[in-house]
Amino acid sequence: MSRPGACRLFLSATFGIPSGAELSRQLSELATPVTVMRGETVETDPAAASLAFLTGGATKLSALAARGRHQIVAFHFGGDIFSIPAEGLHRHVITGLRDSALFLFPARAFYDRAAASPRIMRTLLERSQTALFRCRDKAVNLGRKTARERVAGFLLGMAERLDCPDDEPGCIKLPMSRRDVGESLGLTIETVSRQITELKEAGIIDTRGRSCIVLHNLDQLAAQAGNVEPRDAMSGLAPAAQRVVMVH
Amino acid sequence: MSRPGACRLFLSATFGIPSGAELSRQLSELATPVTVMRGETVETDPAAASLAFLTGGATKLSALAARGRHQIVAFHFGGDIFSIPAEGLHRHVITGLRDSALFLFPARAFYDRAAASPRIMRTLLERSQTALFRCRDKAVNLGRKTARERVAGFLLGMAERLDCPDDEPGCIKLPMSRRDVGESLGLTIETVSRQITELKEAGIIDTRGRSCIVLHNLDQLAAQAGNVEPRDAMSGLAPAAQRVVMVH
DNA sequence: CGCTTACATTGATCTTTATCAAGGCAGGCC
DNA sequence: GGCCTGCCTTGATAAAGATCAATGTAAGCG
Repeated sequence: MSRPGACRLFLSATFGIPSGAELSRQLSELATPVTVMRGETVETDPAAASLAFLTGGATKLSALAARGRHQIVAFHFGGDIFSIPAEGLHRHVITGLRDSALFLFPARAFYDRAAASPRIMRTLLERSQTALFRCRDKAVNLGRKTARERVAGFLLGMAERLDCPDDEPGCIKLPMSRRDVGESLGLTIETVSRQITELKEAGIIDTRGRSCIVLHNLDQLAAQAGNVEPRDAMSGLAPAAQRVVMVH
Repeated sequence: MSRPGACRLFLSATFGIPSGAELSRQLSELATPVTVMRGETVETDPAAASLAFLTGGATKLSALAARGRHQIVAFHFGGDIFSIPAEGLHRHVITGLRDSALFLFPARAFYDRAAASPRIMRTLLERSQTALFRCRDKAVNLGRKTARERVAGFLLGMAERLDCPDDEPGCIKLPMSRRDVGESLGLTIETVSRQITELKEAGIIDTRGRSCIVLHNLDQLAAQAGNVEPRDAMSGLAPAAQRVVMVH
């Protein structure tokens, strides 16, 4: 199939617009198809935000700070739509965890044309909000959690997004290296490794080879993640909300 | 002026829809007006995401983790639109830094009705992206920056969003306490205080009373913030992008 | 105007995680 | 199948920031 054809198919599957529609043609005109091989890094136009549609594979989006420091800001898998910030405080680059294929769009132009379709705008808005909520959880993890909590939370999050391929229940195959996990969690590779070892010694997880992790007990793992406790347990605890405003 | 009238005026000013329009009426029907006094905390419906329009004042949005830990996820000032996540991994609450007024909407219903207006959807999408980009910068700060860098970056960011009221150039009046700064930066109040003292001793900033800070030298402050270095300096440095894909 | 109180600063010590340095092991390749 | 390379694990030490404790000070109020 031709590249533009593939793009229109993806647009159709994601937004539900017929791939023969004029809008589909207009949008696919803006697409730059890119393949990113495993380990290969790609940078988009630094002057303007880009929109990326990942059709297949897995990628990481990282931000670069001074002194060569990297912070992975998000992982993406096939079907994901995500935006890449224009040059702000940090440069952002995309790197393939596996061989991946994506379409890149200039965000502004895409929005200009997509504005005609409430359905597309709605989808984009919802995906953007999901990314924002994920990023806020990440901020809590990075700002307030211990190494143990971060690693446990990471494994739980990946278990949700990745499906365990074989018959073994609770087994996930991490597509990223320990280094990537560390760069996502604001930890060093050594600290990640030590935490995994300790979780293994506690019988909560197990490892199969280098990249497979078996989650024996999701409840115990969640208890290690340090997320907020159930509502009623909070009542007398923190100086939380003095008032609950029910919207709707 | 009546409350619904105020809401429609705000909708008009923000989205450019005439305040007499039917859509304006429909949207303002969904609004719950709330005033949050300084220090008062409000929680929205935990079952669904909310949309907040801050008409005046200043608020913080914080996430709660286990063991009473708080992470401030964003500060908001008059005119800001922001969304409050539904119950996910962490509870989110709004607290007034000053006496503040806002309108709360059930996000889903708001989007359903706003979908009719490309202009509103476009604005919402853009604000959401801005929030996301800010949050990503925050993630880099929390995950990869030293205390010094975080504090310097915070002051720069606030200098951009706050206007210095009096004639003194570079003077900003922080509406939040040291505790809030710490909870935003993932640091303790003591560490924040020490960093401010050191920046003061270096002659880069000065303090006027408890809440006013004079930024003498923005360049020096930016140098302390550890953001990404200028493009050309990077060329031989990090294993950054091997390929630059120019979109558009 | 002085008292009061909450907030901010400063100092001493401790904990966590980073850093530095060796090994060990899995998986790819000849 | 054995070698080889790169990734992972483990150990020892160091540094950054947290914690604990005390003092200082700005701003609000009687």
